[in-house]
Amino acid sequence: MPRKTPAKSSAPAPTRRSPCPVACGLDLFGDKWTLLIIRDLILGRSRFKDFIESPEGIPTNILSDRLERLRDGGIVQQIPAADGSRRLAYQLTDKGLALRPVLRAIRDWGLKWEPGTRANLEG
Amino acid sequence: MPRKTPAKSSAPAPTRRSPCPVACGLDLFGDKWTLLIIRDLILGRSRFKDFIESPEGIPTNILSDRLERLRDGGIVQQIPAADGSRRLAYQLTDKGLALRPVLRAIRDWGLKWEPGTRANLEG
DNA sequence: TGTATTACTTGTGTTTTGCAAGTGTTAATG
DNA sequence: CATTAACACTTGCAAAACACAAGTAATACA
Repeated sequence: MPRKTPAKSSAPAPTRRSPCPVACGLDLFGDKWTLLIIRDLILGRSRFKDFIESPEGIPTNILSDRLERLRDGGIVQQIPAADGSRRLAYQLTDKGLALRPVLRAIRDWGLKWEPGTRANLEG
Repeated sequence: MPRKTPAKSSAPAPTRRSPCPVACGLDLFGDKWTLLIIRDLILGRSRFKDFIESPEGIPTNILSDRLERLRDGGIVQQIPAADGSRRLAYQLTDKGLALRPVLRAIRDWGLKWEPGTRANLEG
């Protein structure tokens, strides 16, 4: 059942570790998977299946959990799919799109310092 | 006992999830704590105690583990302390210093999108 | 020499993860 | 319109990672 998107009325910062913007960001996307989902969204992927098919092989329960957290954090939203279908699609909000420089910085670092990596992310 | 720094002869990329530079970076620093240690190093902190005293309160065993992983990953190295003492200090390598743009991007994002955060990181 | 500090390690219980399997819902096909 | 396939999840369970407290060994200082 596709969740009804209850939008979690208001649970802003239950336990923020510190007022540091870095710590605060990591509370939202500081793990092995979340930024890969955001990478995929930036690359134009938008559906559950798309994220599953990425080469890193995220488990479905982790993906569900992360999408929920990203939705609660205001980084993604669900919208009607681009094609005529009635299914929903995930999309970055402005807050999520603003993470592009973060992804770009990580990508550039990886390309320079981790031999054997190659980018799919443009720009 | 301060570890002898065995330097782990050669364990380059045991299990890389994909050739994506982002995924590869996250294998090294994709968690709640690692980038905070790097933040502290950029801020000029260099000793075990310094990291412990950061407001987020990293547990000591996690700190030990992360420092070891960062050393194995070539992001930090141990050098004689600046003061006369015989104790060691942690320092970023060139590879570690190259993560500055990543930290800067996360900081800027947090400052803009997470209300109530304030930066210690300059530049 | 004694005490405090530093830099850890170890132990224990809790939480998170990874994997497989199952479930309801929508889309495609005959 | 009935079946089937694909999709978007949820559930269960073992294994790993985490958080917290306590303990230990080596400096540093008095």
